Amino acid sequence: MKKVTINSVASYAGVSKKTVSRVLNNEPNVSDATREKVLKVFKELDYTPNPIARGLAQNRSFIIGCIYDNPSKSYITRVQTGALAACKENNYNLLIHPCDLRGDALINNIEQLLQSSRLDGLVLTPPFSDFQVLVDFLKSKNIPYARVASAVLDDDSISVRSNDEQGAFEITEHLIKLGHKAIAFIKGHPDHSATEQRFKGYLRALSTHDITFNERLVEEGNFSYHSGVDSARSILDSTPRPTAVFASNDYMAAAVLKLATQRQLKVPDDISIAGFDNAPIARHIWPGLTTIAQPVEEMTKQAVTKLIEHIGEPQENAYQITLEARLITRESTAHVK
Amino acid sequence: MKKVTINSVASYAGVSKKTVSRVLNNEPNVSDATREKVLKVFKELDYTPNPIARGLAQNRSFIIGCIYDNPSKSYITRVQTGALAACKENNYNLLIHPCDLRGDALINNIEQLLQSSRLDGLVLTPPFSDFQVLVDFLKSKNIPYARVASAVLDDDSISVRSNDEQGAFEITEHLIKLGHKAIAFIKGHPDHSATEQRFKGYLRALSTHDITFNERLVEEGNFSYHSGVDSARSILDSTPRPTAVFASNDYMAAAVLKLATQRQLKVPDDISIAGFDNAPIARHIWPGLTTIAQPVEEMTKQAVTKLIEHIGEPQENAYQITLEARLITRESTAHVK
DNA sequence: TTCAAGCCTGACACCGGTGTCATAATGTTG
DNA sequence: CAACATTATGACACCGGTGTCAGGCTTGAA
Repeated sequence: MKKVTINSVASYAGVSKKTVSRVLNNEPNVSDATREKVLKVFKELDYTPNPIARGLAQNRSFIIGCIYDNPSKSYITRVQTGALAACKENNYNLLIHPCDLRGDALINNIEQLLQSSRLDGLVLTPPFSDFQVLVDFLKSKNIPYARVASAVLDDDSISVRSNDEQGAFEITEHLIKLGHKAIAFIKGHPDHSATEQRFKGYLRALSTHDITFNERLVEEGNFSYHSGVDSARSILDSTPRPTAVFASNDYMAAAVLKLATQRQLKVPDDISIAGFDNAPIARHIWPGLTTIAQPVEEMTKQAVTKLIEHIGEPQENAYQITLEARLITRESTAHVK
Repeated sequence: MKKVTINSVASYAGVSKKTVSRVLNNEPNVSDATREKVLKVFKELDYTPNPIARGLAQNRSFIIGCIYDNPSKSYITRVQTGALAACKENNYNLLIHPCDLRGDALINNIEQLLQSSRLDGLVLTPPFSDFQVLVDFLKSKNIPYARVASAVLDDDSISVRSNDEQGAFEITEHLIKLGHKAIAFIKGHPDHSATEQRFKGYLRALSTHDITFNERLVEEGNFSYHSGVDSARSILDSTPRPTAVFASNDYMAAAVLKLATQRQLKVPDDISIAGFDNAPIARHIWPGLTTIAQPVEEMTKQAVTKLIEHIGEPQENAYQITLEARLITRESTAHVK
């Protein structure tokens, strides 16, 4: 079977390859008759344009890169799902590139990536979404990018987020309304902007309900399950023991739950536990975790869609949007005894 | 800053672009002096070849596609990690392409993917690894591919697996040695070859230890957490209740654990539970799951490495290898009371 | 000294598309 | 109907590399 190129189509249809190219790209200035004719030949010869050749001519690759450095595998999976959906709709492909936020090599690494693959754009996921050094680098190189779940919105780029602060406020308020006053808090990874946002929401809920903030109830975590274990130990050992724990993500909350159960504590009777993210684990364990569901897939999908749009024809205007997070109550939280 | 192309290098070094190309590809028949000179200019000008142009000339994309249709996100993540490692070492990129095993559109979908991206090769992960229709299609199209965790080895292609049958045998034997005789088994997804392999290992362990196989102890699952819940219900409801459950993967095992805990059963005192895969959840829950650890990353890495090697210079010989799986005992299994 | 064989090297076409520009055909206006 | 604007089309260079092949320059053996 002979390869079908634009040349075969052109000669078969009796037009020039440029005209074929015009039809291919829906350019104006092609007569209806010609267009029809060429389209028919497309079908007959079962022609598909070669994206590599196209890429060479236009200096584009039709590939979006997704870079991440995230301890949460399930978060990454959700990000990928959303990005893939957007790519699929636009005939783009997704290249995944995990890398290390720390280390001087980062910028070199990214530069290398860009050169070796000629990516058309980059999706930045946490913690890169708010990593200014990288953002500045991309700006200077004029590489289109979009940010997912970034904290700041005062920027001239594409950014889709959900309201972490508000979510944290709501879940803390939920605990307060159940009568809890001593609510421990486990922070996330300091490099992630969500960490601060969620903490802010926690603080706002406390102050809204006139509960004095107690610094000793706050633990430093880093979003990993492992860090949750350490924080949990410290919380469960303290006296008086808090009646509730709000961990900045579900993995750390799961760690608290595991340790509590190990110590024969009844959840939620002896202690209420709340998480954040609605990761799969939140419903895979018993009791299920009360948590905040974020539309991660949707955020990423919108970000990538806008990014591709922007690559096609650069927009002047920024696109900044915040999606809703929502409280999901499960069995891990109950009225204080 | 001007773009550095092969032409700039050539004129700067005072040689033809073909010679530059020779140096680039480590071709013979370049004098040492010339080679040195060109290499020096590479550094000076900070030149990196354009993979798209290269791809066009050689009809290659330097991209490997990874296709999957797998309910287990963590499995996919591990596959990706392994594939990425191999790609990185060989300056390839990884394109991820989830798709639906069922549905007539599959072959079309893959064909579309191949045409639209000119992938150099495909990694098939379960359940595609043993999906003969697809394999035949790739063969007929002469697309290089490698299979991960395929059950069959009597093939002339690249295939890296671990021994599911043996792993299942070992974990079942572990339960038997703890005194269990009534060991329920939850099967995986019928499309996955691992499902049959694990079942076989279970059967072999029973017969090795002279335990009569009881069909009523076998439940049909599909590797998803949800299916595990259904199977768990049926197992926990049966009388006499089995003293142990071996689920074909950790998600289903976690479901059994959740349901058992919900029903006030003590694990492992009242019932032992074993899983398979050593997914993160196995150590995130309490009690931790006894399970079989498979070197998923390593399998995929080897498969992709061989695949890329094969793309570079097609090998006559097949590459078929089986890696070791290993038993990990945690708290979810104990001696029968 | 002569000639064949082997090593370097570059000219040039080519991969399969797109951009630019010239030109022919058609339409519009006064 | 002349003069001009607009639409439709193709010739050709170009994107940045690689493959083919011919020719110059060394070697070494006859």
